[in-house]
Amino acid sequence: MIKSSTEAALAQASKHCASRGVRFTAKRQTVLTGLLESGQALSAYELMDYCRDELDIELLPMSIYRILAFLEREMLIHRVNLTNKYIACAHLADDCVHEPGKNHASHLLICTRCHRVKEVEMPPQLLRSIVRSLQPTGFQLAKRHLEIDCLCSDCAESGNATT
Amino acid sequence: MIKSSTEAALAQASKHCASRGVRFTAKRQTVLTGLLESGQALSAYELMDYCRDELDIELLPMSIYRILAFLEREMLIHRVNLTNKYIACAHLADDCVHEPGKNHASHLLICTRCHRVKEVEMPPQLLRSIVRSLQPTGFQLAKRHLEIDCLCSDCAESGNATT
DNA sequence: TGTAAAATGATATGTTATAACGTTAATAGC
DNA sequence: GCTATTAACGTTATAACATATCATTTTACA
Repeated sequence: MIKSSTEAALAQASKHCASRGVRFTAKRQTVLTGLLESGQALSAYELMDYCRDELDIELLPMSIYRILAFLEREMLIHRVNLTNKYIACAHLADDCVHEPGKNHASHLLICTRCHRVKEVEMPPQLLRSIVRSLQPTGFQLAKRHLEIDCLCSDCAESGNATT
Repeated sequence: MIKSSTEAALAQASKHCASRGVRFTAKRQTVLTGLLESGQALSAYELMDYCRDELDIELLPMSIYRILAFLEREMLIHRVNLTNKYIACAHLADDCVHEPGKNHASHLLICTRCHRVKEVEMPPQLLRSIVRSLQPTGFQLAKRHLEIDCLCSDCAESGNATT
C-alpha cells in the first residue's frame, strides 16, 4: 500500500531520469520507494531490511550502495553525513520549477535522539552571514546543505539533550 | 620528539583530570598525545596506527575507542561526526580562564578534500540567528558545535569543489 | 542483430564501532 | 596495612558500514 505522495514523487523521479537520459530501473525505484515510504532517514542496511520486509524485494548491500550513489548523483536523495543515513529529497513530489534538489539551498535538521530528519530552507541572508563569517578563516563553504544536530520538538519535550 | 605545544596541552589535560577526580593514565596520555602530535583529525584506527608507529605503543581498537570516549567526555577532544574522526580540542594548551572545551561555542570547519579540521569561534550573534531561524521548524540546536563542510584555502586554490 | 555501454550479481574484503566478560590496578573506608 | 569497591584495561567476538573487483545480464541503438 503505497502513499499517494510516494506515487507523485516516483512519477517526478521517473520524469527527471528520462529527461536526463538515465535509467530509472525497477530496483532503483524500489530503493527510492523504500526511502519515501519509510518516511525517515535509513542506513543502507536498514534500507535493505525495509525493502525485504515491506516491499518484498531482496537487494544485496552492494546493490543498495550503488543505487544510493546513483540516486544521490541524480539529486533525488540526500546522504546525511552526520549519521551515515539517507533520506529522500523533500522536494521530490513538488511540481516546482526547479530540478529536484537543484535550485534550493536546503539544510538538514537531524534529531540526535530519534534520528528524524527535517529538510528546511534557511534565510539566504543567514547563509550569506555564515559565508562571511568564514572568510577570515581561509575556509569556504563546500556544500549548500548544512547538517545541524538538533532535538525535534517531541524529543525536546520528553527529555533532555544528549550532548 | 614532542612538540612544546603538546607538552603544554598534556599538562593542562592532566590538571583538568586531577581537578575532576578522574585518572589521566599513561594510555590516555598516549592517545591524547597522538591526536595532538599528528596535528590532524584521525579515525580510531588511524590513531591506533599512529600510536604504534610514532609513539611505539600498541593499543587495541577497543582501548582506543574507550579512551576516545573518555577524552570526549572530559571535553579534551572532539568527535568529528561528519567524517568519523577525532581531533584534540584546539583550546587545550590555552591557559584561558574556562575549562577546556567548556565555555566556548566553537565550530568545526572540515575540509572535504584534505580532511583538515579547523576549530573556530563564530560570532555569537550568528549562532543566535541560526537558533532563531530554527524556531518555526520545531527543532532546536542540540550542540554548541556546528560541523561545516568546507574547502580549506590550499584545496580551494588547487582544484574545484567536490560536491 | 551485433555491439558497446550500463546495470546488476556475486564474492571478498576493508573499515568503523560495540558487546560481553574476565583480569588487573587504584582508591577509600576500616 | 587489609580488603571491598570501583575504574581501567585485556581479550575475543561480532555488528554495522562501505568498497573493490570481476563476471554476467540487460539495454540502447547503429
